[in-house]
Amino acid sequence: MTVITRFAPSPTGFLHIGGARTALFNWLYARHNKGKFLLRVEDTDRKRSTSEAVQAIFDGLSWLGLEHDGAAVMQSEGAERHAALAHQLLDAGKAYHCWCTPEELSEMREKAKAEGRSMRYDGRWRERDPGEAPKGVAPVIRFKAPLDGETVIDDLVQGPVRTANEQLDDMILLRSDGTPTYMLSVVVDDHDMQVSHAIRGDDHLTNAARQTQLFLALGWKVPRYAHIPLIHGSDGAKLSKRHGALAVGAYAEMGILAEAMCNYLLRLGWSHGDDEIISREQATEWFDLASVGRSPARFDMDKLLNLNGHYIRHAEDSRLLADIKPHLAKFLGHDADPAAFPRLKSLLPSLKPRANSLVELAEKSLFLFHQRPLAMDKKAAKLIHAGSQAIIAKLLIELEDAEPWSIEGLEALIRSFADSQSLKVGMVAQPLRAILTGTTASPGIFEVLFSLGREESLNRLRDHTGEVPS
RNA sequence: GACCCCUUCGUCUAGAGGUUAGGACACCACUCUUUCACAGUGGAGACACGAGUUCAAUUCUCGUAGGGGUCGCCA
Repeated sequence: MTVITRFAPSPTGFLHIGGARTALFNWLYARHNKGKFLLRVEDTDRKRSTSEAVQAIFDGLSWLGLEHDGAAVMQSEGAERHAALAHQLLDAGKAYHCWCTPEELSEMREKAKAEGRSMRYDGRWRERDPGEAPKGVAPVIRFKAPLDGETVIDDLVQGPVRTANEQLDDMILLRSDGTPTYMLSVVVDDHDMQVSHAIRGDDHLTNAARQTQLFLALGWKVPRYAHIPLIHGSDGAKLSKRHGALAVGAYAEMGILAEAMCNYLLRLGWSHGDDEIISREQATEWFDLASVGRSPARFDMDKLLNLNGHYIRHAEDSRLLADIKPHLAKFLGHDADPAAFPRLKSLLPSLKPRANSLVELAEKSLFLFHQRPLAMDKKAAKLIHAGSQAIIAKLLIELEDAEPWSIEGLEALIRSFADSQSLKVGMVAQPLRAILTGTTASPGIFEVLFSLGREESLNRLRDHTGEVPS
């Protein structure tokens, strides 16, 4: 049997990390089993679905690198078939009309709640004569669910989950306007798309029982279910905008690399011994549902950032150079000067271990792009005084004829200069750093000098020794 | 409220009927060092509680507590 999984988001919002992880798991499971990963947009609720959200889902998936097989299915396009099946069930006596108004139903729920009973539909039209139907009320079609016995789902993550059928009420299949509900549509589409494994959030666990009943009533094979625990916020509560229920695009804006995001999401709920850094290839080879945990996990930005730092350190320079541009522009307020890019290119190896995100990488690269004279932050300014000015002035003269202008050459020159002045290297390097970068923290000073180049370095130094640049 | 699911360091997790309960992030210290990082070494830090089964339970069973989910003409 070929494995067919699907990711079935509803386009009523953006693709957040919970959905992203669900998509990842489905993708991985399909790829691991050399099966297919399908995408279905559950836009049954036309009122709340937006094309922007559909686009955001596509964009999010493509950023994560989770390409689906075949064309994406828009669930609303199957509405006619879904409705036809509802009528088929009606004809077969497995469904019935219900003339309850929304008001009547909410009254029913209120009453049940007040009396401490469960708030299910009480099946009042199940056996009632349609002749008693009120005039002017369009009926819905409800599923005639079994009244006794139990429905068992052998969940691939949760294990066997038994639900007494009396806990499940007669769900609506077709709305009064004749459109199918989600409950009907998923079942029909999962069947039509030959989905073999439905991997989705825990919040669908109770739905699985109802859907199983529907599959059975239709005489179809029930797919295997795998309900993965939800991701919670850092405070243990449901994910909110405050801590992670952001569109995956927001993470891209925060300078998170897609592979770091995937690695992080993968380890949230799934494990392979003590492995932490797991490549896409490795994940595809190792992924299984048996190793998916059953308890909800909290979202931890620190760990994501740490992982991101690892991927940045190991990323190709050329790729980083391209990815960093928008972030640089954001800081600068305009596009970064292309003429200064060679500086960034040469300093990148030293910058990489110092950043956990592209934003941080851009921020730490900023001094390479700043126009002279550079502004200094407070700590840096403190390093500049008469004593250090004198040291820099002397060093400046040596730097003018430094040969070669290479990292090694500069290191040798500065070390012997410090030696000749009976100074510790730090006494020279720190003021130098303050002047060259405007800050007290930067990559090694020899690298900085080298990347800036002789001319720019000397000019920045002259800005501080009072000498007019030539 | 009813039903369902969950519970190992602060967080993500490994683990097995007998282990010094392992790793990662975060935290602290040290090493490296021109600053900041990276890297390395070390440290502190957990089996929710109560019964039961067993020679032995953190691991199996049942309760309790806590957390989460579902109960829409939403998906």
